[in-house]
Amino acid sequence: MKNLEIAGVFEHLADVIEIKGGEPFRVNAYRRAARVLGDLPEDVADIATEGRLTDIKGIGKGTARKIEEYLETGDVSAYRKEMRDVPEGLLELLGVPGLGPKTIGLLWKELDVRSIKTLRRELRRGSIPSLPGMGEKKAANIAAGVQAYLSRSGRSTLGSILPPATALLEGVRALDAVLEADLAGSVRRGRSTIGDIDILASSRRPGDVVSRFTKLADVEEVLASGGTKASVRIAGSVQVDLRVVEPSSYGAALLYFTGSKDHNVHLRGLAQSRGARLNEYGLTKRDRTLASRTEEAVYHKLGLDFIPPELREDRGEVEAAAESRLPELIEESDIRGDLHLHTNWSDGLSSVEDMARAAKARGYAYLAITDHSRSLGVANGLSVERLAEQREEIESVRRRVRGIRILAGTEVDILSDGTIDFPDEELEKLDIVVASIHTGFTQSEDRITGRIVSACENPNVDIIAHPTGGLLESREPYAVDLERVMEAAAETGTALEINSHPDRLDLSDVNARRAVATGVALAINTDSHHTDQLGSMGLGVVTARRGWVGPENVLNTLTTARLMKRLGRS
DNA sequence: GCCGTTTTCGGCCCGACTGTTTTCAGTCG
Repeated sequence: MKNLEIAGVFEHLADVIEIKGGEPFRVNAYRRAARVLGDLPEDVADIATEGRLTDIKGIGKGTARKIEEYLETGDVSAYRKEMRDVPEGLLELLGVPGLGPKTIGLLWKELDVRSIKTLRRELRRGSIPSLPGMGEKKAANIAAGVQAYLSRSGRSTLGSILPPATALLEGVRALDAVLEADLAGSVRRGRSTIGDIDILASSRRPGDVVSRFTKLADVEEVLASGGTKASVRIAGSVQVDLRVVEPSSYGAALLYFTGSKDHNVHLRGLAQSRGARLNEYGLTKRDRTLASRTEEAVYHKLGLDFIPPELREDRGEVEAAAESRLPELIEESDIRGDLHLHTNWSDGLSSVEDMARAAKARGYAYLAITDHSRSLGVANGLSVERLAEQREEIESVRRRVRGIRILAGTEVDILSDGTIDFPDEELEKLDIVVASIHTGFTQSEDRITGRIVSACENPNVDIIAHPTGGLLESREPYAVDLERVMEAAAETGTALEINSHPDRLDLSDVNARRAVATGVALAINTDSHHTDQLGSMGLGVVTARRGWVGPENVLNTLTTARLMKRLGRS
């Protein structure tokens, strides 16, 4: 699937036009096209073949032609033409905080800056302050930006950012001038990776709140601080933005500060078409405020149903809200059990009994013990004999821990040659079988896809775990044709997992949405290796919500009886 | 370059903060 590749070309095209000082609306159009392509749940090549490219909002005739050109030749001549006189390294400079297209264009033309390297040269020479519109402070700012860029650690995972974000939110809520405060931005939308933490607060004395915020113990560096907002850096070099508004505009501000940017732009366009204006202070029409206190009121006055934060990505949610056809999203309370858990029989740290008691304490009706299979030596995978012994232990724990159904299962390896690590007669003895890939990551797309498809076709396999094998910010997924996998899963009734482990969140939001659209059932599991990790279920649920997933799409929302029936065991 | 329950041409989201300026441009979200 070339969607992301082509999106990258348009992103670069937008960058280069921007640096050259081209028409901003053209830049925007290419950026939008890039984003839309990146979010597309279908293979763009298929859409092109069917001549439906211009049906996609944001893709017009010009962009469609360029997409077709790329699919045919692997190149876009317009992009090549724009890049002819532009040094490649110049585009990278857009990643430097505080450095935008205008400044980059200026540095390029006046000082022949063409990369991070030549920029640092000019910073050392001290030639930047003498340029028009520049000064000592700007030069120092750029130098700091270059440092931050070179030492950047990429985005943080949602799971790693939630604890410090929540702690900081509590710190803000504890300030006496603060009336209300909430997390906003991509944290509130539940994106799997986070660039920075956004916090909104309401107060009648915004200036006080801002100045006290910048003095909180967690704050390591103040990047900017004004009368209503501040940016700081906390430990781990995570940036935190605080915005403070009057209580009367809290809803409009929360909406604005939650984003996404594209969602906001869409809403503002909608407001405009109704002769109104939307900003962080409210929805207004001819100086009259129509709504501002709550998000619900703003959506309502725009003629929309309330849109949950997880859906606010401009992926069709505004149109759906206008026609009252937003899906009813799954909630964590819908989850009745966890179907992928490890114990100290393989590479987990907790016992079967501890896991059962912890799951029961969470109010679950069932849990599945699914330790690794024999070939996964590094994880102390179970032999056929030990698997049988484990079933005996599970039987004895069932007698001690009542009120929760303990399923005996396995996370069986789909081996490199495509076979399943346990013979069918062993799998048949189990209540549930989770299958997954842990080896042969570098195989061709065709082979890996074939391995997973054949696992789906095994009638004993109930769930495919972490279907793409990716780790957020650290390991690319293996090459897999998810379209073929989803078709096989739909046909065979095999569920695909949304793995809630903080480093995985696999399937992703977009892929979960594709799965639902293809008629595939999902399972949201934690893959816990310790009782402490059962709580990451919330991350998987948020990811599912971002994928427009409802409770009816998820296996482990079923009652115990229905689940057992569905698994073909009773 | 894209788009259309006001439009096939004329629009295209909006405001805070900073630093360079004597009223604004650039950047960011």
